[in-house]
Amino acid sequence: MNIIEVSKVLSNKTRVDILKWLKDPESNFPPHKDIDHFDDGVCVGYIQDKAGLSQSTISTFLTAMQNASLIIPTRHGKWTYYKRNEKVIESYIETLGKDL
Amino acid sequence: MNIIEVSKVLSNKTRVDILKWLKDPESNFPPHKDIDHFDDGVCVGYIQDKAGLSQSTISTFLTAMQNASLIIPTRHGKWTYYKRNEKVIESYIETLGKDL
DNA sequence: TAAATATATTTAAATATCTAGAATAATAGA
DNA sequence: TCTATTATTCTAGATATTTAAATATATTTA
Repeated sequence: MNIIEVSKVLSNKTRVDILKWLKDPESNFPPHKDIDHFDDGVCVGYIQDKAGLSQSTISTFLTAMQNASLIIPTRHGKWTYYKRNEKVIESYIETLGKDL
Repeated sequence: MNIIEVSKVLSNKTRVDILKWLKDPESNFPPHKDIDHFDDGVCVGYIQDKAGLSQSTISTFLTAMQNASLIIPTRHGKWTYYKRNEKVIESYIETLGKDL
């Protein structure tokens, strides 16, 4: 877990919003058509619609968040689902509490 | 306390270093010539020397950190001393723990 | 009062990052 | 094969970062 890299992710409102939305997918996204749960998170298209940014920007954001280990991708057929990596999120906050 | 603004400060290694250095000025800076304590923090010149960046960059950094309420300035004669704003730092970490 | 020092601010230039849009690639389903 | 979803690449314009140099301001010292 890299403090600078994670902080960079958190320095953009959309990226923070995405993390928050993924905390409660039931409230923030419509149900998926193929699955009746959000155990692996939310597909990219829904995140893109909700954020209102371009496909390439959202994909870049998600890749950056994944590189920072803040989210975990899972492939479901044609879709890539993203869910939060709670361990890393906790670890970031805990590390700040100790080191900062 | 603004999460995005604070995260932006923390997305740069030098700025994080400055916050860490200010946590223990005795270990990280030489004593000031006019005062024998660090109760109000450390003067800009010492921070600049330690960081090895230009005067205007350090001044800009400190202003951004002050705008984010992460540090508190105190004037002592010709010098401006900066110390950490522990309340805001704690508040940021606490807010992340709740909201993120 | 004048000169020197510490810091802040401004400006210009170089470099880096952000974001969109378009195009293409990769993967999977029909 | 054709289509849908996501990832990647490229270009381009907008914004941010960082430096250097210059100027401004406040304070101390001579």
